[in-house]
Amino acid sequence: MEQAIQEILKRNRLSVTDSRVKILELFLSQAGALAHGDIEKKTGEKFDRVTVYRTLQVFLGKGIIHTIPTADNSIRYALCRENCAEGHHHDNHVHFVCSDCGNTTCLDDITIPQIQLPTGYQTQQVEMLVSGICRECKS
Amino acid sequence: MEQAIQEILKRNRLSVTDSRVKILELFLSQAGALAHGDIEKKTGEKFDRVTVYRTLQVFLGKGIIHTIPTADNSIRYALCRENCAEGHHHDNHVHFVCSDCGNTTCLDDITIPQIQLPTGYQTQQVEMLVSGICRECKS
DNA sequence: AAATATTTTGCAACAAAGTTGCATCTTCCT
DNA sequence: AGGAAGATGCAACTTTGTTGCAAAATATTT
Ligand SMILES: [Mn+2]
Ligand SMILES: [Mn+2]
Ligand SMILES: [Zn+2]
Ligand SMILES: [Zn+2]
Repeated sequence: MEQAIQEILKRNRLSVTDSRVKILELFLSQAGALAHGDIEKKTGEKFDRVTVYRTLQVFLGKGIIHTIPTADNSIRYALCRENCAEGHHHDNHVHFVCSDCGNTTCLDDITIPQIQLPTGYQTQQVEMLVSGICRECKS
Repeated sequence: MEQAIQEILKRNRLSVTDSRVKILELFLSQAGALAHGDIEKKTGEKFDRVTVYRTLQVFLGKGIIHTIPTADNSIRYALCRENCAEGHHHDNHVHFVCSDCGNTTCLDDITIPQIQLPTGYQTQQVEMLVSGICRECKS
């Protein structure tokens, strides 16, 4: 993993710092999306809150992570797949929020269906957000 | 309009107060969705911030308004159509956010298409959020 | 129409979330 | 190793959201 992390940072011409490595580690070591708060908790007292904010901003800008809209005022972030870059995202997949465990996951294989908007509207991006019970919680 | 407002409040067994009337007025007098902040601005210094929060909570609970998820940490609210009630929402329409004027609109006529989730996932609700250029801004 | 019961409001105090400037420390390059 | 560029932590601040409680407004009863 250390390997992969270095690669991501290098590819994006970002210097390799403790916080960046640690935060990427978090994203890589689990499937789901993370909110700012999650990261703060999981890194313990290791980094300043401000550093986490700035790190996420940088990752966002570089297209290393993408945001997931929510209805509870808490943006979540998830890793982009290989082929996302600075301005060009390719994250047109569905996002799932489990109302039991609270986890948010990228359903990378489920493509968002095309829709027909009223005339005059020009589409830039489409997000699809499904809430329900995830596989793990469905006992 | 005053008429309609009274009707909405009565139907939901809510007492008719200045703030509720004023906030409903805001929603009824324009098409788009409103964030908490918008309402605070548009009502001027008329009501306490806390009252706006509580009013929105009450309207949400009664099914008078619904939330629209966003990727910028600012929930937006829009009026439900006639047939929404306390527990039963029927707001399965697409939401559009204009990246020029910033307005968010309910595309009431565009129904969210069905999708096939991986096995084990159980769907409760689906949201679809389109960003782009709205009719008015498309010069 | 008053009196009373019920709700709603505003205030104050607080907690949580996010932003900015700047000095110091790290990383990277030569 | 030395120096430039960049990242971090701290402090101070703003903005956003929450809670308890007394006062005010609304609804209900007499
Ligand atoms: Mn995703
Ligand atoms: Mn809507
Ligand atoms: Zn779950
Ligand atoms: Zn527009």
